[in-house]
Amino acid sequence: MATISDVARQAGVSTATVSRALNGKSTVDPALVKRVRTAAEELGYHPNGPARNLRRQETAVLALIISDVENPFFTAIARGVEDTAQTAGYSVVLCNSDENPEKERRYIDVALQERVAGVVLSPTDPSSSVERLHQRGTPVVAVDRPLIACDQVLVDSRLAAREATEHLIAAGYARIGCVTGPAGIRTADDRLAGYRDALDAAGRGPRLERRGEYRAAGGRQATERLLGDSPDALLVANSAMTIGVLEVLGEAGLRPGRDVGVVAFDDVPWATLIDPPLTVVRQPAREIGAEAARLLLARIAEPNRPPVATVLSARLIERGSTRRAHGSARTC
Amino acid sequence: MATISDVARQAGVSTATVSRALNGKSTVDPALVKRVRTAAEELGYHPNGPARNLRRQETAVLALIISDVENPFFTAIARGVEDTAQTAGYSVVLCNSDENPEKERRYIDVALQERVAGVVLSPTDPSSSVERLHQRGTPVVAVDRPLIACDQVLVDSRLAAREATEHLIAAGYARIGCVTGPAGIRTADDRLAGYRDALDAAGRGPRLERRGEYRAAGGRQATERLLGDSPDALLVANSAMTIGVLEVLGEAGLRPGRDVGVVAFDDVPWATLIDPPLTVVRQPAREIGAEAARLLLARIAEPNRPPVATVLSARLIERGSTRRAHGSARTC
DNA sequence: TTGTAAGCGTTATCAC
DNA sequence: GTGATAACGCTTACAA
Repeated sequence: MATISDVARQAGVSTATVSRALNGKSTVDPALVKRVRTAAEELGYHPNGPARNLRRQETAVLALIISDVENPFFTAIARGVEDTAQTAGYSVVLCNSDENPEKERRYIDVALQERVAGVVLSPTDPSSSVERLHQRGTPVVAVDRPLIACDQVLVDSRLAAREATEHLIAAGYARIGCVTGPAGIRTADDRLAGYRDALDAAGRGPRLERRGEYRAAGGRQATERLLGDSPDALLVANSAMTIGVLEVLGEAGLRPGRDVGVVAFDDVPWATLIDPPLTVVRQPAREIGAEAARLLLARIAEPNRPPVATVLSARLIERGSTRRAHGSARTC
Repeated sequence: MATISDVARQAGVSTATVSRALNGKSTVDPALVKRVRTAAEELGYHPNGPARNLRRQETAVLALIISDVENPFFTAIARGVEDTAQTAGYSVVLCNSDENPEKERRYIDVALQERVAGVVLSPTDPSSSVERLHQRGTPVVAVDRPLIACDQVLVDSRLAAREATEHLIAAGYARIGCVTGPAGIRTADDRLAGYRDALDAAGRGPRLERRGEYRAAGGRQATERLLGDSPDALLVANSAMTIGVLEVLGEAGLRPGRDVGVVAFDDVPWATLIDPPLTVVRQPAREIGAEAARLLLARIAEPNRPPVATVLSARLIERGSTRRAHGSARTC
């Protein structure tokens, strides 16, 4: 594989000139630049990244460590990060921590070893393995969940959950349940808190709460256990869980909207395909990613700026699954 | 940031010994190993990846370049690749080419520059930018779509499409349409070919075919144009398209299964949530990824083995959307 | 078993 | 404006 010296020889110049020419440095004779360019082309020269990174002590690579690649919310964040990073000349590599602190740690170590320029992270827990990143001075920004002493991009989940619950109350539901994620995952706790906020503010009860994993199976189990309390509406904190929730409801012969109101976090593409269409809380996922990338690039440029926390807001999208009276138009 | 020399000094040994100790090399005095370990610990030492890679002329990183991170089929492949790579001590970084040859090229260049150990790729076109990888001798395996002179893991899409179409014929549908992806994307062409195979074998017609992008919008447009031909069943080649297809059907007051039979590629999590549940062709996505990783690791170990093509098969899962007579039980 | 030193391919500093 | 040359931090012959 061709090295810079091969190119230099072929072009009849020194390696220093090749380097300068290829990196568009200030002052190189245009004629030489051309010669170097064609030589590089002919030899199929690709600069050796590790060597360059070693010398420069920096990389144009960002790491994005997310907790679930199979969750559309996180892949949308990925798109946002990527688009913004791309235009600034950075590549982004995606790592899947799978909601597993051990895997998260592994990937943080990889990021550390490879000396990436920065890390975007959706931390599995708030005191996650980031100290190692801090210690080394690698810029980090947290998304979706808070992280001590970091730039962060969050969504006001608690408020959104409160509004969603208030919407259910206003729609006339009386026994509203909440299906949320594991204790300790901040979004799960916040959404539960928002649910309680709404109930308390309205002087309503009872509190019907169940937790489960942020997966379809978690939603299933939580709902099965919740059904004994005969809820007439459900707030579901995560779209993967929603799948399990709707399955259980269907199996029990309960129809969303008619028998049980349902509002779920995250606006999945299939929300309008089910009957009745699903009322959801839409989070600006792509924008979260874009903002995280912006913050990260800003911190790379200026490592000592004070940490900033951006809080975006979610929006309730009302559809048929929370219209109590009528159910679907298509039903007879 | 601590270097190997810092650790050496702290432990009172040479850098060579540190290197050997930390890499678990054959013969180092256990006492020294311990001293080195604690020294490294105290200093928060992380070996410098670029330096190591430069010296070793290799990396324990695999690149996975997929055409759409937001497509569950590809993220499932990613999981498969990751799981297998992980256990072999490799990290995998995910890159999103977004079905865009230009982005694909960029990421291949990044992979080349960073000297990754190997690449798993779902190529946007069969003569994609892989020559550069071949030229440099970087192992590549193609997934989902063929690539000249490479290891590959494919699914017999054509056969699967044929079987799906035969299923529609057997169910009594007479005007079967096919909604597929852009010409040139192999899976799109294969699935269309399989559809034709079935029609021809049964001496049936007419051929009702429309292409669109592998996205919801592509499915929408194709279906809108197809509706003029009054199909009574549809084979849809991609799950993202399926969303658009079902939306259009719904807007036109046509109900899957009752008015129009629908069978779609890829078993999405929400397939059983719609009414009636969606008949699908399930591809073994995770297994595709796992096999691709195995092939890649094998080739890294033995660069000159002859290329192998693994062809996995897909499975038709019959659900309500292709039961002509009754439609959904829940409908009156 | 351990240390010394060369070299991986770049880029940056310094002369020219 | 261009060319030597010294790092960057690590691994690995080769010596001891």
